[in-house]
Amino acid sequence: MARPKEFDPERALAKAMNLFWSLGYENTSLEALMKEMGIARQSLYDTFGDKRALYLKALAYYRDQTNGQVQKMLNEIPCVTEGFAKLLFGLASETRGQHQRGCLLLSANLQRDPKDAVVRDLLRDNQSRVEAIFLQALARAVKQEELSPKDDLTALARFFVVTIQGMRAMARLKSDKKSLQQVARLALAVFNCRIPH
Amino acid sequence: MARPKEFDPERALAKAMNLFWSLGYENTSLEALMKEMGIARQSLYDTFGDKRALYLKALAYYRDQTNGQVQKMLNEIPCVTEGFAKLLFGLASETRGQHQRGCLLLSANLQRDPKDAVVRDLLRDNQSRVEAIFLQALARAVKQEELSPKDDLTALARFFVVTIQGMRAMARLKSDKKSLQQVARLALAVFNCRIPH
DNA sequence: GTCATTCTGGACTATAAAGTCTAGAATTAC
DNA sequence: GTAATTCTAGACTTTATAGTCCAGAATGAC
Repeated sequence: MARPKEFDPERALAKAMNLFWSLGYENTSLEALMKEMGIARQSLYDTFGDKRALYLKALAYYRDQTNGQVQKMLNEIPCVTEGFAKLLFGLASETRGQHQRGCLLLSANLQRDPKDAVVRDLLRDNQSRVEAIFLQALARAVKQEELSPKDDLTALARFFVVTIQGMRAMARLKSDKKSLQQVARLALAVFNCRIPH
Repeated sequence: MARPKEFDPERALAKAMNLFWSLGYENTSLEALMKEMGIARQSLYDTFGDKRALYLKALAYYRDQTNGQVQKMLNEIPCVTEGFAKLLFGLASETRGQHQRGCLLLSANLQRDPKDAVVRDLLRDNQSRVEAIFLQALARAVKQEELSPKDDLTALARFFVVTIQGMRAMARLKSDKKSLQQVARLALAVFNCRIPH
């Protein structure tokens, strides 16, 4: 070993992630990344590879961070349906400042070249993970008799994935807290009614 | 007047729109646009201005086309709630081939520079229009006693906007018809239950 | 025919951005 | 001190692509 790194790669990655999140891949220049991350060009290339590699690392980091938080919250909260409520109303409150950025992975999906299989696979994998987290929570809800065993948990999990994506997209356009709360309230109504076939 | 245009500007615009829709703004090169639209560089610049102007025209065209279709369908169908069902299940079926492109305006929102006020305003305006169309349909639903006068129509309209955006985002990632149908079915359940406060 | 306009096709320019390279200073282990 | 590594700072190259320009042919109104 010789001279150690002077910056924390994880913090730098988090900074990069935030910039990609705010601006999108194309609108984020290396110049801006260097400035935001507080490191020079060379360090960036040495540590993370090229811009695309950094972007992929940022996507993975985002995925792990957000999924970790959600999973933790859903595991710890006693009432599962309340957990989902917290999730959705949380989204509705995250409207100020930084948070009207939608979802980094959602953006990544929509701005990616359709032929870009690497990003596509990362995103699909993420969707599976989120669905799995939701499914696990919903299974506990059945066990705790919050939900009926007759409910289609897979469908519910997917419904929430879709709702969250939609809310985040809307939040990026119009950070109107009240509208988002209304939407959250309606979405949560799926817990309280029989689903028609 | 001298020599008239040999191509139909609207058809050309539709072609351009489709390409932007599939690839996104940044991934769509002038080269590709010229080829897809079937016209030469000069004609393109003469008729539409620069790339960005063409893009904005494409966004507006998309908005008018899709909103027109939706409004027409919702006006013509006797049962309004059935109209919404048709809308959502329609999205679920549009998974093959061309249609796994999500929503052009949604993509535009997520890939735009946050400082880009022109696109932002166009998108906000569109959201208002869609909400208005939905609201109008829902008002008719109340008049026809499909819905109760106590229902919060504005909230319902927004809920469907969000759901549709979410479904389209999901469709772009994973064109799984069955999943989308499940989501549609759950979303439509909001018509059949009292909403908690 | 003349004039105005549009067409094609390609050459050309301008620009922005990614990525590479260089040189020298700083830091740590030995 | 020496060797290994990382740092900064900036010059440089490369590449992609948007945008401009030009020449000549085609078309239609008059």
